[in-house]
Amino acid sequence: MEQTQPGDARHRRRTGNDIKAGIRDLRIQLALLNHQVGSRLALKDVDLDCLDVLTRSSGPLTPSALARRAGLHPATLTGILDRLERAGWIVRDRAATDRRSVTIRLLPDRGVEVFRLYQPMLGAMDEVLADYTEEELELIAGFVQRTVEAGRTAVSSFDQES
Amino acid sequence: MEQTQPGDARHRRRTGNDIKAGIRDLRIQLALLNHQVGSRLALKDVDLDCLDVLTRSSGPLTPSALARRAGLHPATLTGILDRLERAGWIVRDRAATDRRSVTIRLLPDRGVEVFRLYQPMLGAMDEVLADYTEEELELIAGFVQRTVEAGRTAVSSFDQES
DNA sequence: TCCATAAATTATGAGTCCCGTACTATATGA
DNA sequence: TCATATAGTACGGGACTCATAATTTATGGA
Repeated sequence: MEQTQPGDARHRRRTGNDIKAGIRDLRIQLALLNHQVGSRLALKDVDLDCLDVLTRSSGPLTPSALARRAGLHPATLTGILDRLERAGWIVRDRAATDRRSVTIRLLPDRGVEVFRLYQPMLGAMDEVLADYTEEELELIAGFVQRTVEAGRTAVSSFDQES
Repeated sequence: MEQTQPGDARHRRRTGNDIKAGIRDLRIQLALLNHQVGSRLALKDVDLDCLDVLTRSSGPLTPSALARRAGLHPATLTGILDRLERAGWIVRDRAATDRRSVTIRLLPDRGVEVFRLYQPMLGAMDEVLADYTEEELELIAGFVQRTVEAGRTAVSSFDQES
């Protein structure tokens, strides 16, 4: 790695590039981690992705909404939901108002199982976080949140273009 | 969101949870982004993953090493490498010393094309990063790096267990 | 009310992909 | 030299994703 000094504009740019490269590495590691967790649960990567989107989303979702948020074809979700329903991860509720519509409901039973598998990562993260002050944690939280937003707008720039 | 005050231990824990949740969201957004970029390049998600691992890794890799780093079966990589080679992303070099071994070499030609597709994300990130001081950037870079390491150890804890 | 149109989801079929196994070629060590 | 181990790949089975079409239900106008 080339030498740069603090206060130099190049040093600033280099640090920014380190952050970007780190985020790429992070994505790869998280994908690997999910792959491992998924294989213990007999879940495909996409299946776990869908579960992740479901848990991270505020309200319940319909298949179409989930397909959009997971970047999948609506018809593909039928197969995924079939698998997840058969394995007891979700149920499909027919909406009372619009009986064409289906809302996907997460079953809570398996939550502990998943949590246990993610524990090595969560524990390691707790150790990392313990080394920062509360102000520093808030700085990091803000950065992560804004990076997520950056990703969201970057993705939506693709959506509207096509 | 529940109210907590700075200085409270609960507030600290809450901020930590925000960070973890944010990282989950970030992974999802980056997966979506890669999916979009990949579809413009006629690349499967796994294919782009492999290219990503290849560019992010320091030296050239063999198929077995890449399979391990990407969480795939060695035989699966044969098909992936066939596709990537046919489309002009990589070439397979026979090693002179051990003629069983193959090293994968990235062809540089397509780099610009990829960079252009990631530009919306990279540009948005530059805007985010511009709002931080150099010290703050280094703090963030350190956090990202340590989180990557946390992920790496979490993944390897699975590897040795089986 | 009745009908045409739209919307949400799913059935179907075609094409592709991933993985386990077995095979070839090469290297290593006794 | 020969047995064993290793790296990569061919092959076949099973599963998956996607595009299209079908089904069911909602909606709005005549």
